[in-house]
Amino acid sequence: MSDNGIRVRFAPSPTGYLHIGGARTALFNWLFARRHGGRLVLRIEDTDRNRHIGDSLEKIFADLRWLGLEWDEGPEHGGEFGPYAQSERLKMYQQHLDALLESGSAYYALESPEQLAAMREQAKTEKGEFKYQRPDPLPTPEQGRQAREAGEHVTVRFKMPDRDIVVRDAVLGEVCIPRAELEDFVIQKSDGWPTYHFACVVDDELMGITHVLRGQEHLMNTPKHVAIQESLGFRTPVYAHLSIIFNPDGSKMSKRDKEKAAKKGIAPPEIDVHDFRRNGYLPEALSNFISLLGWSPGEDREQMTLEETTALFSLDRVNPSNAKFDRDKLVAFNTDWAARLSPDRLLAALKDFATVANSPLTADDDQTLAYLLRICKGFRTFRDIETKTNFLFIKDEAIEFDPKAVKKALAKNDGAGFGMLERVLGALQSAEDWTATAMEGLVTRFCESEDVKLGAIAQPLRVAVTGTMVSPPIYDTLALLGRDRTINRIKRTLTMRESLTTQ
RNA sequence: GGCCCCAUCGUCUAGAGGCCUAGGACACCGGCUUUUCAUGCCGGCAACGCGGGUUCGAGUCCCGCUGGGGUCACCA
Repeated sequence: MSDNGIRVRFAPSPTGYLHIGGARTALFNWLFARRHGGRLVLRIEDTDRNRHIGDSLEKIFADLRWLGLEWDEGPEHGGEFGPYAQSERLKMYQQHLDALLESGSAYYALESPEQLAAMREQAKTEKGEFKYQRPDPLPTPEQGRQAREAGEHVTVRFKMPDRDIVVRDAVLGEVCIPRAELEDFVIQKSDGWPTYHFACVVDDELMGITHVLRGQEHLMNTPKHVAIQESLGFRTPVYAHLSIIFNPDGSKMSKRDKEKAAKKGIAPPEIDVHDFRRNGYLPEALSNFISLLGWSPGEDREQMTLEETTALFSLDRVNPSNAKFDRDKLVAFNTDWAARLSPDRLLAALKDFATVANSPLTADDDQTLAYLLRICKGFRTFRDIETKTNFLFIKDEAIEFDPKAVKKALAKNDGAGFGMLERVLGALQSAEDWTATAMEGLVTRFCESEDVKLGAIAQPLRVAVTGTMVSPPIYDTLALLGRDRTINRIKRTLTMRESLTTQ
């Protein structure tokens, strides 16, 4: 794989965490670059200072890396096409803007935001559609500069050529946008900063970007970009507009869903990559899953490492229709990955989870974590492990009993379960060893002497020490808890028999 | 609403005119395994939106309709 001149970019705005849709775009760019021996540039689109959120960049970088998507050029990597934040490239934009102004391809526009809003409002009440009409005569450059000096709202608009624009797209084919739909748009805001359209086009050219893979929501921006490229004499990169990812109900996966859920007091849906990370998903599973949204290698292949995906990736297998994000399927992927990954890799991932999720699981206790991983085999996400082993991290007195569990395992049949506990207590107190193996021996012997099945004692024990019917295998559960806490909890359960039975 | 994009099981998709009585995966349903939960294993249900063409032959090509989506900012 040699450098063949292919250059792609991922260009996030520092407005918060990395959105799952953005991650898919980043992934496709990364895959494309890797597949063809090209380079992935990370560029920061920060031309809107109002929307800038403090530590977004650190978060975005971290989550990209968590997914395994390292970039070749950009922040923290450097490169010969920098700087890689648009806020540091103002001079370059100005230079090209001047060229446009000079050649007459752009002009100063004097309408204030209020005036424009009023015009739109009026258009709405009348015919409907508002299209910016090029002033005639055009304000002269001199007028523009003077008005700007006087502190008025002055923008620079690009003169849209008087013809239809054809966009050639690698996944959509040729898309023709009629002239009537196009208008002279702002390329420089009144604060002197470039708009997205202008900065993006200048940067793509200056950074040698050959292929632009981005969301389909950008499709209607593309004629603008193509027009600027033509009038500046830039090459037009190959565009590939990716389909959009929705919630299963067809709504957008927006950060607002999280706020809404929070208000309702229900679990917030995962929207940002960080949400998935914090909820115990593996990056291997997430990247695998989103790679299959809008792309497929064919031949019924699904479970793939990033390396395997890279080898198979191609733009002509990218599929133009929108996709819905099915969390159930993601969970299934995660389950499979969890079962396949090496213990070492799993341990590292679990530690990341423990840290990021603020979990009771102690991120620095490798030995315990590795043990938990072993006894929780079959888990779907790390959250499952957390839930299942939560009994370990709370005080004996804090154990809360699930009424259903109590009824089923303890109270049923005149408190048969309580009886079991009373009888097994002595054996436990006098146990010589307190390992899982020892527990197994002890419980097996107890079953034989009582002539009961394992479940008859395992379930009461489980409920007594965890309060629930869900825990790791009972021997490991007891071993992990230790003698004192186990006995303590059984005694406490026995003491509470009355209140538990009547509740 | 104008313009643009899209259209195979509930969902993600395979299918590039005959290999399709449409395949896989998830979900769902049923069964088995199991000390709980989960995992695992086996089986089942389930789709070419509609109407016209083209063709000996259409899920595959064309047109229309319908439906879904995107976009119409001094946001990106």
